[in-house]
Amino acid sequence: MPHLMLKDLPRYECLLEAAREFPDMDPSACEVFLNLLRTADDVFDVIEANFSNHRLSQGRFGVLMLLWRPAAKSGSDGDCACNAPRTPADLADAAGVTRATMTGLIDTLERDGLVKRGVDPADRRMQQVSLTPKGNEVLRAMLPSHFQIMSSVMASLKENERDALVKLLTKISSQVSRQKAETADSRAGADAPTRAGQ
Amino acid sequence: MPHLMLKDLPRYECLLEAAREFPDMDPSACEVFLNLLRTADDVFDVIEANFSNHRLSQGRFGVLMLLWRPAAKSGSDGDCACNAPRTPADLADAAGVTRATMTGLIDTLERDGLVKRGVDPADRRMQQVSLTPKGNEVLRAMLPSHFQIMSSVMASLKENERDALVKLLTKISSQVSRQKAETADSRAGADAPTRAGQ
DNA sequence: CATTTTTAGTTAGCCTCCTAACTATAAGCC
DNA sequence: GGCTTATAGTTAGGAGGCTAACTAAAAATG
Repeated sequence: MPHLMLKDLPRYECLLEAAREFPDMDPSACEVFLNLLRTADDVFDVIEANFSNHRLSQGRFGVLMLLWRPAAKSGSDGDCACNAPRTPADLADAAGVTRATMTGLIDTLERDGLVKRGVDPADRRMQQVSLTPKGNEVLRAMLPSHFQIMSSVMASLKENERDALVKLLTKISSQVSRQKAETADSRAGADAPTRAGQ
Repeated sequence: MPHLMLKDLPRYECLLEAAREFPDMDPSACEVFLNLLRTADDVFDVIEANFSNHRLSQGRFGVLMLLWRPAAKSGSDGDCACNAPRTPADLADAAGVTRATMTGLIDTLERDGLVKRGVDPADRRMQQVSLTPKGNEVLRAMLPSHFQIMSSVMASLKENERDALVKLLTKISSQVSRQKAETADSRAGADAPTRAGQ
């Protein structure tokens, strides 16, 4: 499940050596890349250990969170994204997985009694998924430690360091989106390529 | 396979609202956490798309890289970590997966002709895994684009930004290790707890 | 109103990860 | 030398990803 299947990162000299053989390789880019995946894996492991203590997983937790509304709440949060999705299709979309995957997740969550499926009287193709009291309980039991772990993992960064980190990460993510868009464009235009290259 | 099962990150106001309900929650820590996993997932997706183009996956690529030695090489690299592991156990250890998982990976790589198993005459329990010429070819064919993608993803960061990012990421990883060590310690001492709490 | 298209969800089959139980070989120890 | 223990690898079974093919219901279209 980790992103980086490598226990120890290669030392920088090793990257430099590889760069001699592959002129395209940029050692410092590679270093950032490896460190990014390594740190994300490290953090994820800690979080997942906590999930596991509560018989949850990343996917199961995600579904519960999407279904969860913080306490009984009047309409005062029309602004917040807490308007829980209800149908499997909505959940799959919000979670960024396929519907087939969501079917499987809901199956096991329902089997474990954390979630239930209901029918939509207006459209019989649809289902209304909702948290059971037990699901709510599990979430309330694990969230404090979840938050506590996030805090303590980030405890060594001061406020300005956190801001800087988020900015740098955002830069990378934007670059990735830009790149994806370009690739999609160039593929769309593959049948009628530009003549710029000539 | 992503670490963050959430298409869109919650807005900061939403985190603040959650913080009102959970006093343990630190909104800025949570924000960093979410951005870290999101960016790692973004970058990973791009890399994996390239793997997939070459009929590889993260795990398969990892094994090939561990078996790979850059070109014919005399003994001049005793320093570099390129002294390839050879047995399935070594590979599993270096990759950070279980031996059972490595068995499966080698199975499919062998089936596809990228890798071969050989016997160790000295110890008949052991196997010597090695790259086939085809495996070598696949690697050489995909590495240039792999490096090119890493470069272009990181292209928007200047050298000093890369340094800063690596430093911040390293801080987080160190904090995670420290925390893990503490947890392990406290668990080891669970039968003889300190009386400090009294 | 009947046919076609779209949409919601499930199923089947594959991959990669895991743990736990197993087989075969080697090593240690009376 | 003959037990016990340790080590290398595999197997079996589970989980959660995916795609592609399917069923059922609703909507669109003529």
